[in-house]
Amino acid sequence: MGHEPVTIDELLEQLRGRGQRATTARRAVLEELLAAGEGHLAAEELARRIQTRHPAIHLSTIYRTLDALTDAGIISLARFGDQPATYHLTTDVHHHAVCTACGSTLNLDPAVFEPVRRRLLRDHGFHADPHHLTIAGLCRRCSASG
Amino acid sequence: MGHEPVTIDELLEQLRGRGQRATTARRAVLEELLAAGEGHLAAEELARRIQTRHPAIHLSTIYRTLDALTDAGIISLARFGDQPATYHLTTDVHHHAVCTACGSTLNLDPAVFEPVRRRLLRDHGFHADPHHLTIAGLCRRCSASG
DNA sequence: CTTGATGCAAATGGTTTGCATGTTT
DNA sequence: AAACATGCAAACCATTTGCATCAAG
Repeated sequence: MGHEPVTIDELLEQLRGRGQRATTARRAVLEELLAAGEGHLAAEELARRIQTRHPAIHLSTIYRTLDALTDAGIISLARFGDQPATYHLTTDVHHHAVCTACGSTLNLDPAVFEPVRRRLLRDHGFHADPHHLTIAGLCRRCSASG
Repeated sequence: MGHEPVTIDELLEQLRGRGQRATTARRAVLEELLAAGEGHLAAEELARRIQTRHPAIHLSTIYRTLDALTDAGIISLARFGDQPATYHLTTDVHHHAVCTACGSTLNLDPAVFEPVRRRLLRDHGFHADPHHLTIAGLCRRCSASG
């Protein structure tokens, strides 16, 4: 479901296909996102992690890298509430349920949304992007304690 | 005339119930959001419209008002892409499909999401908020021209 | 060697906040 | 009168950008 087998080199190759370059910074960003698995990382957190190994890589470079990778469709942006933008590999297809109380997130089986996706297409001609769906609400724990 | 679903005065009464006050600014914000119908308004746009009638109302007051109304559950926040936060009346229940190319939005029948909502509850104990769902994708026009 | 990528610092833009003052209850 | 709300200006913070330098192809 979620993960197809992808290597960093394959992803960097995609970038080269668009006339862009495979640099240390870009490799590092992809490595961290791959290591994060289903997690979502914001630019600052990504920078913090990367800088333990590559102290020279600047935060602004992370931002530019995230832009480039997003434009290439290699990574996807997910926004939770008014927190900073987070990113994950596009190959990691899933949807998000975010608890508005504690901020925890749940990753959902994409199949659940198939009926919705089909209906959007049929009724409105709208092509839903399969990677960007977010539902807000209360997780089990917070709705119990609230 | 049937039963109006909400009046401004009822909404302001809700605020008073929380120990807060019914002021010109708050009334003006609610008036604009009501007038906007299904539209979503950002703080700046809201300020622009309100200031034609109440030039003294400051943008920072709009922000504080939006916070207060959101905390009271009277209005809801919807974020589209990396554009500024937008708000709409909570009573206006609908979901959003947003075109990532042209920014146009589509309001969707909440019934479409019922199966998803039920499944989230049953499988994950997650109580989905019915007002905050956003799907990204390409609208009919942009997917045709793209 | 050519062009894209980076580091740095400075700018941006939406949003928040401290404080003195005005308004609602 | 007591709290809350507001205007204003300044602070904030995530993100972007101009420019000189560096590195990938």
